[in-house]
Amino acid sequence: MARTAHPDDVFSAIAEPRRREVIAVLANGREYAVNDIVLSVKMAQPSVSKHLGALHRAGVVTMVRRGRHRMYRLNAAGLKPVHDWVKVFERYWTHQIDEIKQRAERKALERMIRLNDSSTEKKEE
Amino acid sequence: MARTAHPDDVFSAIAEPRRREVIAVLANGREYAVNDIVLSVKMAQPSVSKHLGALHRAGVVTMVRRGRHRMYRLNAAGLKPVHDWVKVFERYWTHQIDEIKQRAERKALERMIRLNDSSTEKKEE
DNA sequence: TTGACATATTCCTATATAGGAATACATTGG
DNA sequence: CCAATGTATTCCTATATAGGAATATGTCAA
Repeated sequence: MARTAHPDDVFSAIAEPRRREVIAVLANGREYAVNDIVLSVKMAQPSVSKHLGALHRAGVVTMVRRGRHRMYRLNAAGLKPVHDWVKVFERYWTHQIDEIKQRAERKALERMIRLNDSSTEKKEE
Repeated sequence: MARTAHPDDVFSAIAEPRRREVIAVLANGREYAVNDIVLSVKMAQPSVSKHLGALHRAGVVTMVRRGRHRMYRLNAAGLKPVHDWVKVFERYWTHQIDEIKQRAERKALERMIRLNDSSTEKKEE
């Protein structure tokens, strides 16, 4: 029973490769009617509409009706949570600190922590 | 029929909030036995094992058997594709360029493009 | 109005997967 | 070998959702 209940979450929204394709079309920041997008990606119109709907619920795109068209535009700010989250790990590949050295440091730290931490206190319970 | 078939994709892997919790525990780069993680997050052991399995298949963690333990460690490089993908949109919120101005520029460009592009050629078909 | 066009929605079927419970498997100490 | 410990796997049920097809809805033009 997937109680996960994370629809409308931006992380879930971008998990779909098709959805990222749609986002790629919108990436230049301009607005597009649904059919414009349909022509750019290899998907049926209902699929595109559904994906746009999901992206909209996740706050990744904005929509405005214009005549018989619905113009969609990327709302990049909706992707910021993802950026903020993943940015934390950036240092692991940007500093090209010697991996061996890094690991040695971590192990030393680990050992210290185990001295205070092992079996006597088991986290907070 | 969700032919999506994107299991083992890092974007899908991190879509699960629980999985991000597990990653948060590993975020310091140190290695952890499964039970260490179980104690840190509020989840049953089988769930943690399953999530670790998914993260492992997605290349987000590495695992090494040590005695009867399995030590898991974050493989931050596995998250790089996400970082690279989302980084493209960074400029939309970092430059605090006047939104109105930005939009005007885009519209002008849009208009120009429509002159060459509308109805005459319909993308590549 | 009516018809053409643009887009959304609904119905269907199939897949993926979360979590709980029970259990299997693996490793080590004795 | 055996018991204990650490972890993975399997079975189950329920949810979320993708895509296709058909259709509904909305909006403009004449």
